Amino acid sequence: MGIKRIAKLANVSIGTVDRVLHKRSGVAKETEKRVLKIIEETGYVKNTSASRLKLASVKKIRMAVLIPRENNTQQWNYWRLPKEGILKAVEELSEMGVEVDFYSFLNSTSFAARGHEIFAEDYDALVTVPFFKKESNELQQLAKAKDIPVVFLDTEIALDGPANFIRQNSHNAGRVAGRLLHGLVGSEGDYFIVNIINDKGVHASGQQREDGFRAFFKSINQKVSIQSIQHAVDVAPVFVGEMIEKLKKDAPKGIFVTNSRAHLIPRLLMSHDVRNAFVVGFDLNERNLMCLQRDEIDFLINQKPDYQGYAAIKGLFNFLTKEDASALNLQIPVEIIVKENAPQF
Amino acid sequence: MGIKRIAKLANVSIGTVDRVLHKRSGVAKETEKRVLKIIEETGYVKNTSASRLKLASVKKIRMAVLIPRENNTQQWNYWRLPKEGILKAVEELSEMGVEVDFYSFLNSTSFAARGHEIFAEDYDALVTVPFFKKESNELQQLAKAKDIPVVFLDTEIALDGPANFIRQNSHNAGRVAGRLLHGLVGSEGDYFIVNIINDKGVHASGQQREDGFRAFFKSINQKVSIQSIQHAVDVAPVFVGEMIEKLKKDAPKGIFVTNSRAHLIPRLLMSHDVRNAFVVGFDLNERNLMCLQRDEIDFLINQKPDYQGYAAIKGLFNFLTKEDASALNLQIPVEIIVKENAPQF
DNA sequence: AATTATTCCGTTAACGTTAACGTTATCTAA
DNA sequence: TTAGATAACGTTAACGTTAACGGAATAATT
Repeated sequence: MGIKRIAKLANVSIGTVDRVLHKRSGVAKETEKRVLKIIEETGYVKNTSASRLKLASVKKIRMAVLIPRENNTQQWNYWRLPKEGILKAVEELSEMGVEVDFYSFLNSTSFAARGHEIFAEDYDALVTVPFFKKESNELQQLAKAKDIPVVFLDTEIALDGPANFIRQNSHNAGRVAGRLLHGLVGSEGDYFIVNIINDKGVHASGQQREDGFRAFFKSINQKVSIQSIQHAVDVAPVFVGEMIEKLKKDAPKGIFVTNSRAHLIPRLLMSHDVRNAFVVGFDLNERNLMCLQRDEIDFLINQKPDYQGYAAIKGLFNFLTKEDASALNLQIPVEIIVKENAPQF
Repeated sequence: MGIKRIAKLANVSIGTVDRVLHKRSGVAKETEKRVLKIIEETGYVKNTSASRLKLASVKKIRMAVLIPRENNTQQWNYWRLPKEGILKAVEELSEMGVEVDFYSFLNSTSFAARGHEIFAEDYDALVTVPFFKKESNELQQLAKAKDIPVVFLDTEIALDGPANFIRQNSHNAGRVAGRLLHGLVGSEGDYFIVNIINDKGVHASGQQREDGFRAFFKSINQKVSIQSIQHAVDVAPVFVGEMIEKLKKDAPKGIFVTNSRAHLIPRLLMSHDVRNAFVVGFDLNERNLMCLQRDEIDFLINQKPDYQGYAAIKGLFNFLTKEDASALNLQIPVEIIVKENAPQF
């Protein structure tokens, strides 16, 4: 038994124990000490199910989720994945009285606007994405002032103060990519980094992945040729100038695409009649997986976006109900996918 | 609201609804139909927390776990990992009144003996390992007769009837290993499969991993030289005869260790002054991870034994409380580990 | 001195589910 | 006919936690 046993041992009623546990007023200092001592000694832990059973109907836990709008123009919606993870977590926690509302943004302006709307309502927690540094810092400040926990997903970016992040270490992911490509290409080949620039907000992860990639080669003391290509989104990357020359050489080539569009590369390689090239990219979208099946992409790196969403909700729930903040900051492992361990769809 | 609303809509008391939900006697066929119809229409789902809140003190859920004894002689205990996962799940479910007892075995005889002891008690579920085909089949039969769900972890083996497995597909893991080694070695090298034979019970997974490895090279239409080495446990493997010759050749070499002892290989290679050899093995034990850090092992494949244990307990709980069997059969993904994404310890 | 606040604490009704226990009404056997 | 059996259903206390409510004792104010 829980609170009842504590009450008996402390010679008080369960009401008083409850007051102590919730730090509410109306308890004499002496009594509080006595109760706290017994709570300590017995190692009492609150039964969250019982607590939520009562509160599920009276005091719901409301969370807001602010993520980019799903664009229907493209067949692959990255942001549907964290959403699915979130919905799975909410389903599991629905009998505990947990609800979420989804908000979406298109740019930094609407991000800030939705953020303020969210804080106008009284949510208990917020899950979002640190796409825009300035606006994310503002949001974090607002949340801190209102004592509302925020979890930032997906994007690797440094904010001013302390904050909760559930995401992959992009630098590390880049190093893994370096390891994988180097294994295939060796020290005698040419390396290319294809960095597709996003118009809406800097995708800082791209730069970090590139840094990590280069750091890997430093770590093994290999001086290889690594060339970066910046390219605008929504246009297939092109190889220009001396790159074409290098691509036409016999030496093996390694191409590291720092975002989810590695699937654009194989066609390009074929049009330049490049063979002996290896490709590593990010994210398990259909096109990438197709290329993997056709041996046109060699490795994909997954950042488990669905799990990120799932973990954020679960972590926030544990924080709000058990003041256990241990799951609010997670490093998502760098998952390596090849044809043989790829999920079938 | 749940049962109460159903009762009101069906013009019966909550007691009757409860009887219908639990298929207990004492309900007229007419009434039962009416209640079932409303349950269907409203999409009622039972509040498991509330249910377990009541039952946690009256009707505990008791699970038995039967896994190999941890051998203290070796510094690395594989079986501690599923155990840790199990304990984590039990902690999460303790407020739901879930308890587990651990049993351990040394050989097929003690496996069968412990199994019978377990079925003499009245456990609600069993988690074990299908090490021994005959005895595992007997256990499964016993469980079926008593209507007690069993989950088999870890080992890839086929049982006679249908059964629940949470484990990695070893054949697939072998194919992944083939892909990884081939990427490093290429078609011009020699491949070796080191298969360490366990005295206590056939470790069927080893053979399947080997088959998968060979199947990979078939799938890419590459005829490469692959040589198998069988070796007894607790003795460092030795290379004999023509292998030594091949090892001394300049061609790159790929070594696939089908179990967790890949860490034995590097020393051996050094003693034969073999360079240009790549090693892939299984499991994240300290020695393997050390070799990974030293670039003596190139890839490790993880089968997440801790997660297997965790998932088994959670899956059984969901089956027993929500008759949701969806998590009793899981394919553990083939996790690829390199130096850069290895867990630090 | 009488009234009003304030402090401190106990009591209690819920939350949704379960199962034992009661209570009818109908039916069977003496 | 009546006692006893049975079928069908309602009532209720409990699980652990929460928070509103109320009450007694003391302190502060008129």
